[in-house]
Amino acid sequence: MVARTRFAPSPTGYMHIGNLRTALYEYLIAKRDGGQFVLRIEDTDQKRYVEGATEIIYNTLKEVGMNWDEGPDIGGDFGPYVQSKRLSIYQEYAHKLVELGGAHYCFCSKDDADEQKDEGNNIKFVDPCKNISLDEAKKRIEKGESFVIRQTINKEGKSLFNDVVYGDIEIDYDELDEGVLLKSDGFPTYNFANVVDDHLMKITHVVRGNEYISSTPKYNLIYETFGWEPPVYVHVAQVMKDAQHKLSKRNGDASFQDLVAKGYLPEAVLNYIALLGWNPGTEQEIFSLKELEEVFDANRLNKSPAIFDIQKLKWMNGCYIRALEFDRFHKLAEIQYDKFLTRDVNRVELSKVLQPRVEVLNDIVEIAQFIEELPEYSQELFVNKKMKTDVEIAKKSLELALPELEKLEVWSNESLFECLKGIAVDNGLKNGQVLYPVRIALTGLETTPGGASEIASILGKEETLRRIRKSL
RNA sequence: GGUCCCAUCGUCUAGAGGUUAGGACUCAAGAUUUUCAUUCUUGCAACAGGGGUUCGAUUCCCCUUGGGAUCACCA
Repeated sequence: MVARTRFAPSPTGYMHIGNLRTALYEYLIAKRDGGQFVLRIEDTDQKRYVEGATEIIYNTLKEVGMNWDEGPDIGGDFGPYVQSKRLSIYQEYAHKLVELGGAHYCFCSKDDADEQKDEGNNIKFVDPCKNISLDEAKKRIEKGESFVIRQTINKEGKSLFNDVVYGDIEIDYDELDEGVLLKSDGFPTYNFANVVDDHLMKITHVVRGNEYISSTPKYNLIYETFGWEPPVYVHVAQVMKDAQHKLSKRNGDASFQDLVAKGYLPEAVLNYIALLGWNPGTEQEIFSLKELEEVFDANRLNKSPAIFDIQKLKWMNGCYIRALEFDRFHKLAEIQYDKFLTRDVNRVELSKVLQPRVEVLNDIVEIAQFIEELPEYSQELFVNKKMKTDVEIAKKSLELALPELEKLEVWSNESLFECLKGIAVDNGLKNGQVLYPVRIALTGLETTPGGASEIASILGKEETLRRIRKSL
């Protein structure tokens, strides 16, 4: 049987890094096996629904190239793929489960349950409705009484199941609580919808956060009662912000779209998160999605939580930026230029200089700010021991350079470099004694992306001469 | 609190009884470079603690400690 996996997010507004990683692993398990990757929207909690959230999910998956084979927008043989459109299915199965003895009708209100809990302090909810006979329950329902369908757990002993990453897990049935499967509003809870859908959609591998480990036996019980085959479970460890805290939007942590907005490349983010809790067993770290499809192995998934290290993502993003085709980088850089650059400069030259130096695209604004506006700087900047320059030498070099540059016809990095070097040679100066002062005059900064000739070529002749005159 | 899970450099990790405990990020030093960055070289840095098992434990078992998860008409 070919693997079928599903990514089943709730449309609550944004794409979590952890969610995206789960989706990635699901996608890889399916693709590695030549199977299908299904997208299903879990919108059974109408209170949490956020307008436009589904689009974010679509866009994110598309942006990273994880195309789904079946889903709400493209359909498939097992639709609909939005849970709110499957209500009658859940209801049918829920009642069936009651008939099979796997669940029962419950007439307690939410308050009843809460009250009992408050009194008993951490003690499991004991449902008085369990004792109501099926006939009587049906009568009460017919009379229009509000009800929920609650899972019935009468088993004793331990539940045992296998997980691809955690191995065999044993949980006492006594620990399981009889949760609501079908809410009073007729919507199913995750605990039920998830099982029914995974079965009906022929999902073979369920990948989800390890917070679901403890409720997995409840789902297995439902599978068992229906006589269905449970899926292969792959519970993955959390992605953490630090040792104590999960990465979450609530703590103000970056979501996928936040990272992209900050200038991280989608493919770099995807590559990075693939390696959070997983490794190929080789020393390769840079992977395209295609490459991951070939080497991914869920058995190599790590059990312990992984802390999201923005530092390493930065480095990896830098690798991706450097590897970009120049044209693509230039296009991305242009977006940044438009944020702050009004001056007419040689943007292509600027991009050439920037590409090997930028780790995150948004840094461009800061790194290249001096192009737009020459910052205030002190004379002291012209003094540099290593370059063997001081204010006197700088002044002399700039005075020598000015007329030569005024005469220069071809304004390119190469011609400028030759010209400035020529000045040094002709006047018995070291290269740095000319180049360094020119660079300072042009930028007002101690460190800059690119040297004097490169910056001059970016600024253009007029602005270059203006800045040199100004410094003199 | 009950239950379940986890534990190698600061971080991501390799390791599956015998290794100088390897790699990557970060940091530091050096080389190259018209500053910076890139690139290259080198360095700093880890098996949480205690018991077993074994000729031998980072590796297997137990305990302790630390951390996480779960106990919703949320997913």
